[in-house]
Amino acid sequence: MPDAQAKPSQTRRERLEEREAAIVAVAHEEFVRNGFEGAKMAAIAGRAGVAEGTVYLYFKNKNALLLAVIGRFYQELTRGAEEGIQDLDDTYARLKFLANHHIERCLADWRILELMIARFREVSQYQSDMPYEYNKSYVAVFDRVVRDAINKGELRDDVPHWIIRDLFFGSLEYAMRTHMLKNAPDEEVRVIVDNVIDLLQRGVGKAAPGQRISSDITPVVERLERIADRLDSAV
Amino acid sequence: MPDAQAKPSQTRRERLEEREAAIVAVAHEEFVRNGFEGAKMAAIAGRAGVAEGTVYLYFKNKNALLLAVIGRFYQELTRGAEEGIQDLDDTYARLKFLANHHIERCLADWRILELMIARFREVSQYQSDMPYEYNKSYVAVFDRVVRDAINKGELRDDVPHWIIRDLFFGSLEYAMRTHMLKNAPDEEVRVIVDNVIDLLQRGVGKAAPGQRISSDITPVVERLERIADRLDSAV
DNA sequence: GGTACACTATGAGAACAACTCAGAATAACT
DNA sequence: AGTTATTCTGAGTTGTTCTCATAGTGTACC
Repeated sequence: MPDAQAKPSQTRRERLEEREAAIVAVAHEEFVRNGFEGAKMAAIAGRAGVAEGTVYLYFKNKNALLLAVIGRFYQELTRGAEEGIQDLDDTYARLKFLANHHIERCLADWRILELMIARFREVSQYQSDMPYEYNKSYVAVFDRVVRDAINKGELRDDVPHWIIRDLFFGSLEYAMRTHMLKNAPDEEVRVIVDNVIDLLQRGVGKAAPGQRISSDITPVVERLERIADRLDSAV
Repeated sequence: MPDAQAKPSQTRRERLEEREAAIVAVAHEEFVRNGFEGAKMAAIAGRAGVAEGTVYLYFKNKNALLLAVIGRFYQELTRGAEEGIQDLDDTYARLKFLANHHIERCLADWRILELMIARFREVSQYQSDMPYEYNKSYVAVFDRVVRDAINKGELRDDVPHWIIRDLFFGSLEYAMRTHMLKNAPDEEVRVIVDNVIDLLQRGVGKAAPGQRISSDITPVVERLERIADRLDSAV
């Protein structure tokens, strides 16, 4: 029973790709429903209409199958981010879009994200795994926005790039987890985005000259203190 | 061969606890060396000097064993945090200590932290697992510091508590991962802490009314005024 | 001091799931 | 139609967690 309805107008390669896509799609569902260990290869094969051994012709092992699912997720995520910022000029509008897009996509596929975090974040093997590459191209979108902003003088250039990046994505990830734990309504996403962007702006945003803040006044304070010292000892 | 050298002055309960501790200690090493799946129950039992079945008298399953290891880690982490802030009054000194302590402990037991992230962060079952409780008491230390700071008017009260918390721990976790990936030297921890605290200060720090900044100018002004008074009365 | 009893330990093997592989089926090409 | 290359199959192998019937050990009571 070869099944797979060899549709007339299909080349062999097309059939293979269709089958691969079918397996990935079923795997996605099973992983979401049952987690990594709970998803059985037998069930995936069965629901995809192939024998168990066949799955192993397409994917080396269960891990590789999960990787394929995650790869699909990342591709959409990156594409969405790139397209979204194209129409935006303002730095904070861009960052806001990225935060919003990130949260929405991640919450929509939350279970997959959890699986990625669970299985592909060990530092020791991270760099050799494919999610590292996926993540690199995704993060590159954010990095470009930040670099532009620094060049335009809108963000401080005395904070290491990677700190800004970790601040952004770290805060968002934790906020997302809190959001899920609280089972909060979708509207709350705006609260998260607004707050994180606001904090980013206050934290690494550079005030326009003439309205200088924080670090710029410190020397003045120190100078006043030296003056006070002299007056103190004089009087 | 009952072994376990029934030392004369040991009550039965003591021997059990010692044995449990031995199993946990070996498990810790094995998990660190080989990861969760790589650590075999047979190896753990063997190295702890008990039969495989015996381990299951002390821990329901492999998961519970990892949980015990993580529990030990969290207890030390929480204790260290609580003791550390006792001697500190200043809000930012406290936060700085907490950040530093968090990073140092987590980096020291990084592999265990990874395993916790990998296996006990699924939102769906998180609340029923013990790490949730551990984490709750740990985070409570931070929360108290923040609440105090808000009451003292040193932090803004218009940012939700949980956002501040997620900002803090999220940024730190991501920065730690970057740190590990870069294989950065220990000194870099200071860079992380300084930057994150600085960003927190700028982001949620409250400037005294009429003054948008964080480094406080008021004391100097008051001091100068007192000097001016003395000069006035002297002349 | 001996005997009953509850507690603790053991390790062979049951259960289970990922993965393999020799052989069957199918498509492609001549 | 025949030949070859490709794809598929599923019963079986392997490896690991966890169980459980049996055996051992310390404690308490007579």
